[in-house]
Amino acid sequence: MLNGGVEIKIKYPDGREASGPLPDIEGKLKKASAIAVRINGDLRDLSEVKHLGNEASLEPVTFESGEGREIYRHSTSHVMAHAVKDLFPNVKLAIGPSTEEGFYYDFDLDRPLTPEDLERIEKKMAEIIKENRPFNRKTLQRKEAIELFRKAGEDYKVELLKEIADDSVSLYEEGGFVDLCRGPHVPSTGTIGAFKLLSIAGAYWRGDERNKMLQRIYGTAFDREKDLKEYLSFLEEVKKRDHRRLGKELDLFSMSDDIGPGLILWHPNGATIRRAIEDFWRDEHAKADYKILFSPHIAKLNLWQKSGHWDFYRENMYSPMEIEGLEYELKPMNCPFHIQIYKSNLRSYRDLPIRYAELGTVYRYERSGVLHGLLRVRGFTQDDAHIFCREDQIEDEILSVLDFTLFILKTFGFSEYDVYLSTRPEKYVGTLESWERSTEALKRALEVKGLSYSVDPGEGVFYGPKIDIKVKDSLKRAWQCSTIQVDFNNPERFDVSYRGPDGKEHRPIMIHRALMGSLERFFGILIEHYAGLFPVWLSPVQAAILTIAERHSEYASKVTQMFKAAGVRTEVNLDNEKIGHKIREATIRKIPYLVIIGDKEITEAALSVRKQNGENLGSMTVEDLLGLIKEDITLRR
RNA sequence: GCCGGGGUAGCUCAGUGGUAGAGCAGCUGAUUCGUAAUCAGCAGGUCGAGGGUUCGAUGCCCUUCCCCGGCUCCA
Repeated sequence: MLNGGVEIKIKYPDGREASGPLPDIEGKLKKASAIAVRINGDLRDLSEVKHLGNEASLEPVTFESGEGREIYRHSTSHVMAHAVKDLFPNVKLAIGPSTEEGFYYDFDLDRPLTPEDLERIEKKMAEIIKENRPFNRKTLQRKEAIELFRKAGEDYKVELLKEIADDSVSLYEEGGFVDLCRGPHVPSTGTIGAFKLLSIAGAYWRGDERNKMLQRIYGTAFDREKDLKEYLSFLEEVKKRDHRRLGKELDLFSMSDDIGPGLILWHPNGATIRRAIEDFWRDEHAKADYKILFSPHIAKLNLWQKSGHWDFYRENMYSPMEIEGLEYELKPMNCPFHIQIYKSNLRSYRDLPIRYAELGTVYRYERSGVLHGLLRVRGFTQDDAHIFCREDQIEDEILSVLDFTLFILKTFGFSEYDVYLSTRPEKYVGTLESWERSTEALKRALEVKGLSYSVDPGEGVFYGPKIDIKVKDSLKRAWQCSTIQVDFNNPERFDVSYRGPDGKEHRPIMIHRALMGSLERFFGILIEHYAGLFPVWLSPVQAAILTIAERHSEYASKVTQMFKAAGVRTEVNLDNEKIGHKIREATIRKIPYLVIIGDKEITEAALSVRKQNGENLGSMTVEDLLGLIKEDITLRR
């Protein structure tokens, strides 16, 4: 068939359209810097356009689009595998997909990779890219493919092929390197502009810990050097904000080998911030009609058997301890305690909803390899609450919890979220019907609030479905904090009831919720979110008073006392040091307000004020500055 | 838990089969100074812990604890 006569329509991402014969269209695709193309809606290699025999509509796919980036990076992972295969002929290839930020490829190698290997691989990749070999697609029978890879000793590919349902499969070849792949790919290796290999890590074949541990190389690729540089400096920024590093620098918290992994020591600075958060939390909960509780850290094993934790949550619980012949457990959750408090009295339908809240410290066993600073620990304090309500109150309660959550999060500068609805997991308690009902209740509430969400199938807790809210921090990274869980099961297990208007006993519903999640994790997130530069209301030290010379000490001490009396967390630096030194020190400690006192201030009965960021507020009175700081505190900024 | 890397002064890090060094911080003294580091001196380490090899180990080997990057799992 003569391609020249076929009319082809092209549609640009911005909505513009054009049409024409094939050669024209190929030119247009090139001009649009397409790396692949959608033909009648399907993602294809650019080279497929040549073979179009019929009318078709095309859409250029560029690096700018999500799928374009995926193709681009996936192709880069092929080039990396090619390079590794060249350098390590004995390598067995596993899989090499693109990820949100880049790509990886898993290899089975007979020796561990080193950072020097990464450099060699990068060099090799650069050569392959320079050669600009075309990516060629081949299809063949699955059986043939299995034979081909078997001969090549590519056991992992054979395993993958055996599980593919289709009879025919596609392979991609570039510069003699062949890989099983669905495609599409960029037209040729030379398309790849800027790439970088980032790290080496272990990864189980198919993510299953019973399988062999492979070596994974992570990398990323961009079509412009500038964007790669930008991404790398983003990684630098992430490193700078690392809460473990800032935690040490700002003396916020630590962990001790002598105490044990995953157990946090809150230093005075960290504890001050925590207290500010807790005070805020308590005040707001009181306003929102929550009753605040305290409960013990251990309880009889029996309780946990009754609650189902022992059956469904044991792998996260510590071994029981024996006390006078009875076994006790460190608590992994607070709910059974709150239930006991509810049950300590007869409840009427008029009492509901009853909202119990507790900053409850729980202990969960986490495998040693997963611990991570404050973000993953073994002992942590949840900002937990349990709402006991009638079934007809569920939706309203969930709605008000959602509002409350968003309000709390917003106070910390989180205003973007990803919302997930997690449904019934494999291990669960309760009836299918109650799962159905509670899932529906959560869904309805999300819809009423107009929050867009995605469903996380099977990710619910064993006793009920949940809504999880992930906040986006100032670097747009998503962190799991809030969780709202409906529970029809625990009230059943503990025979929780209330007296209805009919004089009979009814079963309330429980809603478990945590807004910040855990104080430890939330604190870790906040440190990174603020890059250690806490807003004034949270800052461990809100004002530093710095003197020019020793003769200013007396006045400075007096001012300090006034600040402290006004409730401002203040430190005074009377050291025999130059003012530049004191400013530098206070700035590094990220103290928001720096107050300078010298001869001039004393004669004028004033203060010179400088902010952490170097901004000079000039001269003002003690009252003026206290006013400013107190306004920051009240407005939580 | 698994794979890989690592643990040296309070912190950041250098170093070697012959029992350790820098910068910052600390202390002392001099200096009394105006918006991100004044100068000098001093002190500071069972080189993560235990065992082994060796005439001799911080270094080599084994075990163990902890940390880091991931996998898996999760607040």
